[in-house]
Amino acid sequence: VETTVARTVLAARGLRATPQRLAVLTELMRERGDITAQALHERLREGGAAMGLATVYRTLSALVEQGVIDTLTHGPQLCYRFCSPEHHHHLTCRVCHRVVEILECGFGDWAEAVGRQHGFVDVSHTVELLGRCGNCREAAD
Amino acid sequence: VETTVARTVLAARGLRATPQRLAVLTELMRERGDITAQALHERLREGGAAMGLATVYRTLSALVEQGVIDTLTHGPQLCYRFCSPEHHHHLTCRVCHRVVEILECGFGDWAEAVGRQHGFVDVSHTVELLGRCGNCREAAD
DNA sequence: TTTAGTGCAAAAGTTTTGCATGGTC
DNA sequence: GACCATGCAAAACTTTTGCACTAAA
Repeated sequence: VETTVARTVLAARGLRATPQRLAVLTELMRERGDITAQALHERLREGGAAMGLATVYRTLSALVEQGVIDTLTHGPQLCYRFCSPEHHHHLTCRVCHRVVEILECGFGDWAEAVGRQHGFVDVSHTVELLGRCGNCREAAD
Repeated sequence: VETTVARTVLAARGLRATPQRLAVLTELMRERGDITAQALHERLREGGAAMGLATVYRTLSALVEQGVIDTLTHGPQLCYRFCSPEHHHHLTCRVCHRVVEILECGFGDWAEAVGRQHGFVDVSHTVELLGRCGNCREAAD
């Protein structure tokens, strides 16, 4: 099963492979969109995995800290997503929350230059694209 | 005083000019960075303006809805800022939270194209730049 | 067998809401 | 005078923490 991959990821970051963490991580790897901590917890419980909400939060924090997952922040509450470790941006569907990773990025130099013009250094950038995906376009009234 | 400007802005959006709303708006116009609802409330009370926290929240919601202020979302909690009504991006100092509006933007076409490649339509984009501003660079250890 | 992780329940925070009162247009 | 906005307090949520217990390595 794909639990093996999750196990490897955890081991590589020095995190113990508990059933709860494996459940969180495999669910995030399966998910095509982003998801809140609460929704993830609910889904895992419905799927039969017994785990406390606090554990979900603690696991997500650990995974973010290790760079295994990203946090997305369009709506009012924080969402999480398993992403590639490389620099990338997100294209998210407004309707169904499906996320596509965009690896193409030519903004680094622009960001540096704009920052310099205003006396800023160490300028990092994030780009969020929001649209309506193919499925949701067709599903419209 | 500059209250006049605030009064005009409120009138233009069909919002009644109460003392509380004028206080919120003038404070936001004065602020060089972004600020949370709680911090704004505290500052207004310290400044002698008597107002409830709920009113601050309600006023901020109304102003966001009318496009008078922007919400920024880097940290864990939502921040607000009085911004120009035109399309722009934000360059924020990691340390002191000073914000510079960046009106220059050449991403519209790129965003559309990237969206189209993945079957998305109506693609909007936001760019957030985070860096360290001149003052905070010098203030470093 | 040592150390880290989990569950539960309580706590800490933030934001929203109901309702009587007061102010704006 | 009609209607909107405010204050207060309670409620609804989200996230964090303390502590005894359990499990991974």
